[in-house]
Parts: sequence; structure tokens; C-alpha cells
Amino acid sequence: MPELPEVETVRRLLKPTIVGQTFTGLVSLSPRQLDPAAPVMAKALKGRTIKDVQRRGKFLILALDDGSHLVCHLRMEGKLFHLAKDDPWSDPHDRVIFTLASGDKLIFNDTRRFGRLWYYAPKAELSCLSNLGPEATDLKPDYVYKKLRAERRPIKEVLLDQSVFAGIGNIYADEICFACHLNPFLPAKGIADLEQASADIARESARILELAIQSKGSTVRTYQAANHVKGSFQDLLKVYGRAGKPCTVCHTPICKRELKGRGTSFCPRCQGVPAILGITGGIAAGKTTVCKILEARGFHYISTDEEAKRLYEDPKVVKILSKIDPACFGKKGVDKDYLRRRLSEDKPFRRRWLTALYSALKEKVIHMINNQPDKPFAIEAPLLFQAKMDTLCTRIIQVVTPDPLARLIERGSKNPQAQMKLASTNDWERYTPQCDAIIATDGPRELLKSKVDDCLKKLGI
DNA sequence: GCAACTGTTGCTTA
DNA sequence: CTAAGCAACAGTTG
Repeated sequence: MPELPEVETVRRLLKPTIVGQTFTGLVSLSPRQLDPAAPVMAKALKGRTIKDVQRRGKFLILALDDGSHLVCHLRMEGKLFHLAKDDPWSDPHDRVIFTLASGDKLIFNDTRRFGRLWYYAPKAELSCLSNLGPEATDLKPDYVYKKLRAERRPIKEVLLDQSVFAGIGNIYADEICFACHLNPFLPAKGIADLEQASADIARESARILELAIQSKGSTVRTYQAANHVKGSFQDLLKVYGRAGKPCTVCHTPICKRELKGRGTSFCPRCQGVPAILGITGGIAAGKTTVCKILEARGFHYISTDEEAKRLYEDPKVVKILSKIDPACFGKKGVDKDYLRRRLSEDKPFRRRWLTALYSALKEKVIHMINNQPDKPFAIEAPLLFQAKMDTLCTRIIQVVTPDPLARLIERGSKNPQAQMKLASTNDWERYTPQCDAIIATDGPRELLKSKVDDCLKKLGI
């Protein structure tokens, strides 16, 4: 449970139960998490009394009577809690058990073993804290402005940087961006009114984090804190974990896409994130035509079919796909005939191949969008839902045509029946309920243009 | 059963 | 130098 409010909650719970208690030793069940190693730490701690429990960013600090310190970082799922003398608690994920003179124990429990504990001798510099910026609850607008002014990284990435602001993690970074009406993907220096934004960030960080502390932090996932204390701030979150649900302010569906490997939730409308339109539908429905119209309206166009073709030239993707079946790649790229046969004959192979391909495709599309976070996009994706790109899109438009076969013939297709048969695996009708709008491409082109414009207006874009 | 996802961070690689 | 990717690890969810 590890952002600033959660760590502060642990500190407040811990302090009254362990201050005044004296260490007698420790049992380490996970050697790599201690620095220095367990025997050295045990010897140093023996006989030391806990004077205070402090916090710096996401670090917990036990100040000891001789001026030495025990510092703890919980990382993803670490828990540090007090155990009364006769409590029979035991758990396979207990990593360090500190024994106390009273018979009580201090338990460090950590399923994923990401957490760390450091011991610092008296007068030693607490080096694990030395790169921390100011507390996120106590920011000066001037400082924020100075830090952001020359910053090319996306604003959310900067918020997560502990050397700039200490204590903000993924949940609260998203919440702060929402509260400040900031596009989290935008380079910090590219924010329109940076002075205003800096003041907003200073104010909202403190407000949100302190509110979260009052709620004893956020308890997300099914995770139950070992100290029996559950936070309730998850109920007050406006964007984190709410992808697909309506914004509490404007009712636009909350979107989610990756930034620096972290899921990022946001309200496209409240936060001024340019629209990402998903254009889907069956074969020869007129998706490209609609996209061309959108392009003329200022949208950047991505064709997932084109991008998928290019993926086969990307050495990284080839490496991943080769693992599934190396024989798919000859000396000169993909062996198309062989691949086609495998895809049609071998179901498990097909599933594995397509998931890998879709995942790479989605990553590529996200990359393209994030590189131009101030531009709206139209993504043509016949298999939008299968490739799980639907949450990426602020809105999804389905393009339909009454007679795709006729359209194929019109286009001069050599074997329209075969193409229709091939395309039948895309059962796009199944996904109609999940689309925000439907555009029929029958009728003249001028009419289509006005249909597209009406649709944009109706969707509030 | 497999693949993707998860609250963090720091080290390696391009 | 920066930026991205991965590793550390274990569990849950679709």
C-alpha cells in the first residue's frame, strides 16, 4: 500500500504501538531485502529503543535512541505492522520478523519481495533518501514552476519522479492531473499556462494527498492490509481505476492508455486530451473514406493494417513472434504462405500469434499517439476490439455499408468472394453495442462529410 | 492454461 | 546525456 497517504497511514498506526519499544533481534526470511545483511543489522539493532516513527516521501523511518535509523520502503505490496505479544499471526509472505523486548513483534510482510530495509549507523547519512525532492504535500508554486519550465518529459512522468516531488505514485499522479485539468501526456514545458498550472499542482497535490490521508489511503485490488486497516479513498478517486466509467464532472467516459509503462487514466474532456477516434467496421465498409474526411478536419490518421505490415520489419517484434514459431520467418522477412497455412490450421498457434501481434500493434499505436500528445487521431482498425484498442479511444465509430460485396467489385477486387470469406472472421456486428456512433457510407460523398461532422458534434468533439 | 495486469524503483541498453 | 525496457517477484483476473 505504497504512496504517500498509505505510508503516512502506516506511520500513524505504527507510531503509538512501537515508540519506546526495544529491539532484541530479527529473523530474516528473505535476505536480499536487507541492507546491510541480516546478521549485521541484527547486531546493530539489538538493545536499541525506537524513539520516533517518521516519513519522508514513501519511506518510513524509525529513529533509534543512539541516533541510528532503520529505514523502510514498502514498494508495491510491502506491509510493516506491529504484532502484540500473543498474537498467533503467521503468513508465508512474512519477510522479516523484528523481535522486541516486550515480546511484541514488528513484522515486515511483502508478497512480491520488492520492499527494502536499510540500517544506518549514528551520524551516517540516510543515503536512500538523498535524492528526494520536497514533500508533495508541501510544494511552493515557484518551485513547481522552476522544475517544469525546462522539462521535456510528460507532466505525469515528472509528477512520478521522486527527485522532483516526493510521495506521488501512479494513483495520485492521475488524480492530480485530473484535478488540475492537465493532459498527463503533454511535455511539462508545453503546458499552456504553466504558471497557473504550477499553482494548481502545488495546491491540488496537498489537497488530494491530505484528503487521502484522512481516508487512511486507497485500498485497491482485493488486497487486504495485514494490519486490518483498510483505506477508503478508492471510493473518492475520480479517474484511477475508472476507465470506461463516466467522468464524475462531465460524464464523458474515462479513458486509459499507457505512459512510461504505467496505466494512465484520464477524462479526455476535463483534461483537454485530444480525441482519439477509433474507426472500425467490416470489410469495404468505407472506413478509409471516413478517415480521409477526418484527416481533412485535422485528425492524424493511423491505419492499423499498414502498421501491422510494418511490424514484420521490426526486429523486436520479429524476435517475439519467432519465439512462437521460428519457421515463420525466412531470410527475407515473413514466409507468407507458411504463415497463412499455420494460422488457418493450428488454432492454439493462431491465438498465440494474434495476441502477440495485437499487443505489439497496440504498443506501436500508443507510441505514435504519445509522441504527439497535442494532436487528435483517427485510428482505422477493423479489429479494434480484438486488438484491445477500445480503451485507447475516446470515442469509437462504426462504419457500415449495405452491400460490401458490391463495394469490393466497385474497387476492382480480383476475387471479391474470397475476400468476403476471409473477412468473415471479423464479426464486427458483435461489437456494435460498444460503439459510440454508427456512420452508414451509402449515398454521395458530400452527404458523408456532413454525416461525419454531425457525428463529431453529437459526440462533443 | 496462458497472457495481461498490478500501488515501485533502479539498472541496463540503445 | 536521455529514454525506453526490463528485472526484481507473486498474485489475481479475463
